[in-house]
Amino acid sequence: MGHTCVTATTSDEGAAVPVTIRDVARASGVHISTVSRTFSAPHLVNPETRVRVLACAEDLGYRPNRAARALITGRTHNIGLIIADIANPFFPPLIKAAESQARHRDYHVFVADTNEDPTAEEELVHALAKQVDGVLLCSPRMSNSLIEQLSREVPLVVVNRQVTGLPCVLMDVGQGARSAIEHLVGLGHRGIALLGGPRSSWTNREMRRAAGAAARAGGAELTILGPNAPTEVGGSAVAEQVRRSGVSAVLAYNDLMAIGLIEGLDALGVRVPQEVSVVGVDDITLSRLTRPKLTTVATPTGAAGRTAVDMLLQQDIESPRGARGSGAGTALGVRRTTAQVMLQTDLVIRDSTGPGPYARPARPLAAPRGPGPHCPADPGIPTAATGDAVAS
Amino acid sequence: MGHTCVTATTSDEGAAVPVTIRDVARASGVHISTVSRTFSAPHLVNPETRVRVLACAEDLGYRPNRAARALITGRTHNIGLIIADIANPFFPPLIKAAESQARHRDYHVFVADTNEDPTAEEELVHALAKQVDGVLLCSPRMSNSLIEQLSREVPLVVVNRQVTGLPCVLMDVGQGARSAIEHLVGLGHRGIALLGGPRSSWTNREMRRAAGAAARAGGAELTILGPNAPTEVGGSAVAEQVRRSGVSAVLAYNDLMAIGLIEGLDALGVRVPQEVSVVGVDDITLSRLTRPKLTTVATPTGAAGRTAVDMLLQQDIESPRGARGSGAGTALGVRRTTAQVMLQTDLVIRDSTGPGPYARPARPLAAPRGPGPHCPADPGIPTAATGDAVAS
DNA sequence: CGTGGTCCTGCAAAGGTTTGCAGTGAAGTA
DNA sequence: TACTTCACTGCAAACCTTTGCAGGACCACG
Repeated sequence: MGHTCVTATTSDEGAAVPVTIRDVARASGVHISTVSRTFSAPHLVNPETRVRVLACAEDLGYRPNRAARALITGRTHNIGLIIADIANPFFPPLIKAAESQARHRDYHVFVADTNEDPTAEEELVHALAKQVDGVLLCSPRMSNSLIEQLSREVPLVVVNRQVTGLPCVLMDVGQGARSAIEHLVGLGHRGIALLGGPRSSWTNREMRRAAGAAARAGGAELTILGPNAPTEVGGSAVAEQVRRSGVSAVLAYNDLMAIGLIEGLDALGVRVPQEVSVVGVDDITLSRLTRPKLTTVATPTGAAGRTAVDMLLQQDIESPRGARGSGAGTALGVRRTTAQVMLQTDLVIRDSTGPGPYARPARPLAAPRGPGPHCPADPGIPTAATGDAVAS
Repeated sequence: MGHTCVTATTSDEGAAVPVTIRDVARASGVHISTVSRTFSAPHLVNPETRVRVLACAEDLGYRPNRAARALITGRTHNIGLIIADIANPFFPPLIKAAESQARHRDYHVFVADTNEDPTAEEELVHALAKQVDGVLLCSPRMSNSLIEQLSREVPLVVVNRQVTGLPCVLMDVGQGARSAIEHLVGLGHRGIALLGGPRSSWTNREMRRAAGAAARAGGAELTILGPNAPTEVGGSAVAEQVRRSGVSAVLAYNDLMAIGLIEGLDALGVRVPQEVSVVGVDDITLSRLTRPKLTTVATPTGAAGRTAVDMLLQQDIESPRGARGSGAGTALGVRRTTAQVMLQTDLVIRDSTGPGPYARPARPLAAPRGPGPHCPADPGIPTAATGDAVAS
């Protein structure tokens, strides 16, 4: 990690003269309010004046100070996006989808990474609170009660966590886990391990619940290993434990762990899927690139990002904070409609799962291929604010 | 992607009473300035008063409005981080390093993704300008002149691009490319292709230059293929072209492309490294997980993030924008010291490179293993602001 | 010529905070 | 006692913008 300083110079150009609305007003010989209107309500100002002001602004390189504007309008046109671990490939598609959706509504997205640290999460919400119009909390690690408390400070939408009273975007990992277990049982596995993720993860709890039930129903025994760090090293670290446990199949909390586990098993000389089958969750792009290609539960990450932004903007537009008529203010009587949306998941069968010890030898390849067993019809996209529950 | 709306309720709690410094002042029976001081200069207020104010603030759930504070102090304690493509695993380590470094200095980092779009880059700089104290521009795709122009709006540090007059953090990809080519030549390859990256990438130009020179010096012929998208699909898309070109080795713009290429070649029945050797650049974690494991030029991503933050904060602290004594202001006469730091790279040899057609059969395994041929001693970390060029 | 209307612009307050300056009371000193 | 010093607190301006209100110019109509 050596490094070399190539050049170092000192210069005095470019030290940012902050040009304000007042400078533009002076330059174009009008009042500041006219300048302001030129930008925020152009139809209210004489076309002639407008072009003059615009020219001066251009000349001086004027840019409205968004912080000052936000102070008075109460809207920043920014969205905060708090992410547990930006290095997890699960998130980028979500981030990109959220960004593109936000851009269409003329919003910018600021992403912050918490390193799976609940304290950092809380601090970031505070830091973002007054600089954004709302925050998307993705896979939070803090407590529900803290989330509820923070939601009084800034509009919140929660992704991958169920918090009553708050708008949530959830992925049906319960169904995903069920499909995965059923797939494994169908392949002839009876001893199955579940590699748990972070203790405070909603997804983790949901998976345990559903996987346990599915295993019981299928006559298999489910061993729970964990909690673990939801990363490759978290996965490879339990390889030895998996081998000792004697199971023939594993469902991992996410793809990263699954891939790490496969690596770890490989190092121990355990072959996948011949000796142990492995299923992940998320269907990150990486899952198609490793060998063997990973069987996994695909989660609709992009849709989650889009939906979350929609929900945030919807609730946000209804109740602009910092309403002009202050005093006792709009506090009471503002009704907020909070919807919870559940997104479906799909089992994607690739090469990391194979027949288990109880497979019927006649047709070992008759295992269900293609999308998972449960594929209810798409009920269409209900707008989050309608308030009507859509059955399916 | 079907989804289901589980619940939808409306409630009236929690609609955020914005509690201001004035409320706290009223509650604790002091002037707002005292409340302000309680937070920003505690030693100036009577301990008794202080605890009372703090208690009231706690009670009411008061949080200083950072936007308002920034308006007057001119400092937000935020750093913007603009990234070409957040889905590229090259960036997360950089982001994390920048974040942790920033956190130590009591700064927050807001990340924004541009999707490799120069227009989005510019817009984001504007959007961030007044909400952060400085911006890290990582692998920018816009023109140098535009970058210089934007740097008058907000302090900028550029990563992976050389812009005269601006602080830059560079990785010595030139040396990396040279090492890679020498490695390939040493293995007996004489027909080598370079998979180019984005046209406007500084790294790309640097690699072409250095790789060309190294190939000439080694008596090999370098074919340039590109530009291409710096992603897996960008890499797999040129697999056919690579095969037709008849080269026996390829140096790719980055690991993602290298991995994609290997995938693509695999699909065409071309084996790596038996028929074609492939080298990437970046050493993303993924490179260790694919089969074959990727030979690649490791770039010091974390160090880059840390260094960039240091340089930004250093230049930033010297000249706090929005200085109180306004008027004609501090504009002229402020000297800014701009350093350019070059970080070294290392060739990491793994399994995607092997002997080429001109290999001496006697000792095909005598190829240089371990760190690349050029490893100058680490000159230590020069502080970016010393202004003294450090030779090496 | 008076009235009403439209269009444009200026005035000033507001938003939440920081901070230089001045004022208060008490303690310390001569 | 009178004067200085000190610790603390209040006052008000400032940061940059938006926006309700009102005033002025101009036109058309009766």
